[in-house]
Order: sequence, then structure tokens, then C-alpha cells
Amino acid sequence: MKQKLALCLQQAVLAAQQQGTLVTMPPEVIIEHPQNPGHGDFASGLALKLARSMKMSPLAVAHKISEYLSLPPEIDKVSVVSPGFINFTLRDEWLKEQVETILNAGESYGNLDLGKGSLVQVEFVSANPTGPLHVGHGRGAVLGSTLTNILAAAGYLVEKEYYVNNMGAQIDNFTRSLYARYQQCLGREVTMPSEGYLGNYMIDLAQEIVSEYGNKLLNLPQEEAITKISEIGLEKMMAGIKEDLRLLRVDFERWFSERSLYEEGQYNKAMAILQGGGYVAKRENAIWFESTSLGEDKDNVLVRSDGSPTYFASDIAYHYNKFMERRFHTVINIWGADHQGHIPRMKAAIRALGIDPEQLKIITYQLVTLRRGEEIVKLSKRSGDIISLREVIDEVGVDACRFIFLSRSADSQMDFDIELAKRQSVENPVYYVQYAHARIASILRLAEQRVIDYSQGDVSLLSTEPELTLIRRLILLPESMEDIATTLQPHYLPYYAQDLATAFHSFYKQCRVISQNEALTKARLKLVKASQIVLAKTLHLMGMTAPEKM
RNA sequence: GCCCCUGUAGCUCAGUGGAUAGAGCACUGGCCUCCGGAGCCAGGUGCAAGGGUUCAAGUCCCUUCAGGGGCGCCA
Repeated sequence: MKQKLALCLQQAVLAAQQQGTLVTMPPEVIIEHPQNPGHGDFASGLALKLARSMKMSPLAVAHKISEYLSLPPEIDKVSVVSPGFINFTLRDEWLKEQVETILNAGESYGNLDLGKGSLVQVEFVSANPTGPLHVGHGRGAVLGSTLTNILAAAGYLVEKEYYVNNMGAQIDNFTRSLYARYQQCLGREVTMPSEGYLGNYMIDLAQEIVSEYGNKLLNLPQEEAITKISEIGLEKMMAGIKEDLRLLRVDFERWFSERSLYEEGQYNKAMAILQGGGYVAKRENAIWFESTSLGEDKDNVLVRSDGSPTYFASDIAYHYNKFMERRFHTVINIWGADHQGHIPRMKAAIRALGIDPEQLKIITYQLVTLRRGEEIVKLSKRSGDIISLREVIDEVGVDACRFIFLSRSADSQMDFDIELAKRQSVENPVYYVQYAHARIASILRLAEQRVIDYSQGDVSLLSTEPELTLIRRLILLPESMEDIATTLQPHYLPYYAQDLATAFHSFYKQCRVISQNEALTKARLKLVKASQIVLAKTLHLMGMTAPEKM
């Protein structure tokens, strides 16, 4: 609709030009929603922009443009208002028909063809399997899963992936820590590695291994024992992470192993390309990626002086695989703000591989501070004292967790106060929205009990202000989805859900649905059903449940 | 020191260069013969500070202040 109106305005200006009444063209026509409903459904400040170069008053320009406007059938009227806005109001009849449109579309209402089937990979969470997930990972998980829901509904072929970092210094550290704990469990006096993982979960993990394997691993040669224990530990850690994510309703098409990049040759191939491009140099016994030649402020190590590749080298190989082997058109990585410094060198590496850096989109989200009232809970895995994501989910509930994570923009830091989240469980926006859905379900149940067949309901009877306001809200869903798919910022969705719920509650209060008036009852039941479809869709996009009863 | 993010109502946060800056929580009043009162309606205070660009700035640019993150042969 916005595009349609923008086009109309453009054509009007063009027509005016041909008649010689207007001369310049604006760079682009922006259509917005006026905040004041009295100003109609859409508005454009086009005339204000043109006025200066026209040497005319904005109002005069607006009037001139409106003279040449040929309106689409959806629009009822156009008005020109001081200081020069052109406002459009939707036709009531068209609005009412949208109820039928929604009913016919059902769950697919709002789906778009923006992506035209292009392949998009979204990689998120990807936490090291060296400890349980914490709330920060939860934020990334919810962000990623919601975004992928929307991209899929917007016509992209989306693949969700978790990158498993199963090698490198932190994994060695994890392994040594676990081996030490394992030996301690069996009564040996060994000390933990200096920078080791000190959390209690490591002791639990060691005990679990003891109960399954006894002291069998103790009798192996140390190197063999460490390899074995690493394998067992990582597998158990990953199983826990998968379970946490499942509870949060986050799933992945693929769990991609970092190690496989070395076993299956992507690492060698990617390095060969960098070498061929002349981006690689050996210095101080290490191998460097010369990102400075691509405008970076410093070079980065690919292979350490001890011969082991860095995380950065792995990541280059990984992206080689994503783009060159798996042919994703767009790759979206969702990272915590602590990885922000990794972005420029990754972009540089992508360019060195011969890929357009625009195809790699990186979303960073600011870190989460977990607190319980006034008390701040630190999230460091290594120091040990953490509250896991699972504990938070158990305490607060999945729906509330998801909603809270979603309703802040990724750019802003967030305090997650467990006490507050729980307290709000009774009276907060999460339940406000779900309550609207339960209420709708209840009305529809009653209609069913009374055997009211509203399939022939006449939507043209929906004419009061609350009904039309509700419809206006309903039809904003596709536009919201488009905005989110374009900006990759899903935090608008919970706000939309609240506005929709408000419009419904208000309608419910003012308009009796099931009444003596049979025709009106059927028409309103159609509207109620359409509201259910849109509300449920919104909740499902957010990964939340749409309860029939509460 | 350099780079990134943030600063909006008492609190938690929205706000695509446009018209009177919004929502939830908290606080105060109303509203249940009838479909779910976990609801509806009403009530007020605010864009960190200072410059600039623009017909128009919470939004763009610069400076200062404050908070968070980064600047590893960690990931």
C-alpha cells in the first residue's frame, strides 16, 4: 500500500511536470503513518520537500500535486493540510473486505515474497561447549529464532545453524579442567589449571563421567585419557546446550563442527585463496592475514607460532564453506557485543575470498546484565558462579523470557531482573497479549456451542469505530513483517502484538459479539476469527504459545 | 589513547528527518443484569549538556559528560 501511494504521488508529480506546473522531482517519496489518526492512514511530506526548489509555499505545492493524483481504489479521500502534508484515508469498504482476506489466507496471512526463495543462512548462539548457556546466549537465541521465523515467512529459504567450537585454546582448557576434576573425584590430589573452568557444573560433569566410566579413564595413558575425556565432556555439554535451547523453543537445521573444516579440507582451500591473493605473510614464526592491505588498522594471526590455527582462521574457512561451497546468498551472523571487534577483520577476510562483504550481515546484540533485585549476577563461565539460562527459564517461563528478550532492540543493553520478570508474570504485556487470544478463543467456543455458522457473515456490517480500528491494526501485520525482514530488527513485533491486543480488548468492551442481532453476530464473529488468526500468527512468529484458555 | 553501542516519564523500554514524543509497570479515580475484570475508560511528569545542518531534529553532524563492550599467537 505504501509503495502504491508512493507511486501515485510520483506519477502525479510527473503529470504536473508535463503540464509545466511543477518542475523538480524529489529524490524519493516517503509514505508514513501519521501518529494522529485524525490525519488519516497514510501521509506524505513530499510537498514540504519540494517547496523550496519550487519557490512556492508547501501548501500550494501539495494542492497542485493532489490535483494530478489518480487514486487507487483502496483510498477514500485525500486531504491537504497545513503546513503541506498530503493525507490519505482508507476506504471503509476496502477495510471490511480485509477481514475476508485474512480469513481466506489463514495462517499464511502476512506472508511475503520479499526473499523470492533466496538462500539465507542464519548462524546464532554458537556458544563454546565449555559451559552451560546463560541469559546472554538466551537473548541471541531468541533474537535469531524470531528473525528466522520472519525471514522464512517473508519468502526466504532460511537455514539455521549453530557453529560448534570444538577445538582451540578454550577447549584445551576445558579438557584439562575436566580431567583434573575427574581425577579429583577419584581421590587424586591434582590442582586445577590456572585459568581453568572453576564452575560447579564441571564437578557435576566429572562425577557423571565417573558414574558412567568409573576409573577406566584413569588407567589409560594420559594423552589418550585426555582425548577420550574431551570427547565425552564436549558431547555431554552439547547435549545440555541442545536441551536448553529446545526448552527455549529454539532449533537448528544443522550443528556445524569447527573441526570438520580441517578434516574436510575447507581450511586448506580457504588459506590457498588468501595466499593466492597475496594476503598472507609469515612473521615471527606465525602466519598472518595482512588485513592492513585491505584498510584495516592491524594484521591478524592465522596460524600461531606453535602451528595451531586461530579461531579467526577457522572462521574464514567456515565462511568460505558458507559462501563458496554451500552457496548461501546471504549469511547473517548474530554475535554478542563482545565479538564486535571481530567484525571488521571478518569483513576484510570475506573480501579477500572474493565475496561481496554486503552478503555478510552481522547483527550484534548488547550484553545482558542478570540481576535479582539489586544484586547483580556475573556471567563469567570461567570464574564459575553463574546462573544458567535453564534456571532463568524454569523460574520465569519460556513465553515471558522470549517476550522480554524480544522487546528490547539489540543495540541497547539490557538488565534482566529475574525478580521483576517473575513479578510481571502476573500482570505484564506477555499475558496481556495472550489473554486477548484466550478471550477470542472463548468467544469462538461459545459460538460453537450455540452452533452459530458464521461462514456467510456479511463483513460490510462492521461499521463502528472500534471495529474499523481493530481492522486497521490487523492489516498492519504484513507491513511490520516487511520492516523486520528488511531491517533485521524483530523488536518491533512485541509492540505490535500489544497494540493489536489493545485494539481487540477495546473492541470487545464496546461491541457485544454474540447478541440477538443474528446478522451482526455473524459479521463480528468473522472479525473475531480474523483477529485470532493475526494474533496467533504474531505470537507464533515470536515463538510464543497462543493459549485457548489461561 | 583509539573503535563500537547506549543515555527519552519514578522504573523497564519503544519511537522509519515531519504534525500534540508513546507503551508497560508503579500511583489515583471511575466501569461488572449479558461473550473471560489477567479487561475497559480517565488522570502527568521526560528527549544527558552545548553547538551545528534543515522549511522541519529525540532522530543527521561536531564537542563534552555518563554507562557498557572491544582494541590477544582467547573465542
